[in-house]
Amino acid sequence: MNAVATKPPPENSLNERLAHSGLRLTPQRQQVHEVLREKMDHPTADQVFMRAKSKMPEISMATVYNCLDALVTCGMVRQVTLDRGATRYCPNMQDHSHFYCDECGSVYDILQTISAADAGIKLPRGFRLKLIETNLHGLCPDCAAKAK
Amino acid sequence: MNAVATKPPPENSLNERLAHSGLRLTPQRQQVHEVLREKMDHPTADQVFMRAKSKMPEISMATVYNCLDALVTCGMVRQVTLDRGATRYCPNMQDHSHFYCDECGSVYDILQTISAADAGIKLPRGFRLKLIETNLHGLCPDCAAKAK
DNA sequence: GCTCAATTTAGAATAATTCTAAATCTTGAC
DNA sequence: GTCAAGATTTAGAATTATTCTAAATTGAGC
Repeated sequence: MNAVATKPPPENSLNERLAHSGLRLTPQRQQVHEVLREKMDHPTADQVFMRAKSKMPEISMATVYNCLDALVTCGMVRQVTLDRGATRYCPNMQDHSHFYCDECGSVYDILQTISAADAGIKLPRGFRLKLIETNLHGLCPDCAAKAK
Repeated sequence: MNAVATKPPPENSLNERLAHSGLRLTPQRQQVHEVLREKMDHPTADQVFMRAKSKMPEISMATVYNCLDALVTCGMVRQVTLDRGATRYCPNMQDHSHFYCDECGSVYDILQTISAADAGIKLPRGFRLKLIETNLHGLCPDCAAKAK
């Protein structure tokens, strides 16, 4: 019998992770996930909608929210809320924090994280911790220079 | 000449802090600040509006937002954004973090903080850091028990 | 092929926040 | 004290962000 190429992993982890949360892999969810990975600039739901729409014109806003929620639920995407105004989405699940410029609203990934300091936090009995989010606020280099 | 009682410190630090940011102390700003300190349950702008309105019926929503912004700007209040949905406000400026229950949306103050780990974070050249915000996400004791 | 539940869709509805323009207040210069 | 200039407040309209609804579509398991 000839050796048969093993079936290429079909979008492996995304499918698995969705399934693990009792969710299905759909073309829309796949598309939204791709959009996020393509340009990791912390887009808002609306930006994701526009980008996804350019590839998949029939997709609707409600679906984008549904997909984002599904991806967040199954741990493929992080929600980032830094200020009033639209929530942003980040497909980088590695430990990292976000720097938010209070002046111009830009967001930067900061690869170091202090959630290693995890150990330092003692929650009262009964709390179940899932995620530590660290947001740095201040001025980005441009705005800091102007503020002089 | 008789000794005259020295004028009692007039809302000292609030006034000073506002002034330091080029802002004036107004009855509305004072009221909003009082509302926040009276019940530190991380109210939304809308809740602050309702509470302030009960003491000062003519106050408007726009003013509440203005006052909250002023208080945040001068460092008397922290904005807390934990999820989609309304921003919350916290008049406790001591180092502390917030625990957010992803299930029921309740918020708890966690007095320990890891921002002492401040030292651990090295920002690229040019960034000016003002504040480290630590948000803990997970399940509160009630929801954790139910999730069993 | 059929059934059931999950998902998507468009659009309406709601919620949160910002904007606008006019009225009011405060401060500093005279 | 009086006035002008600028800051603040106000109501309500406008905008933005998100959620809801009900009908149509899809896909998995039988």
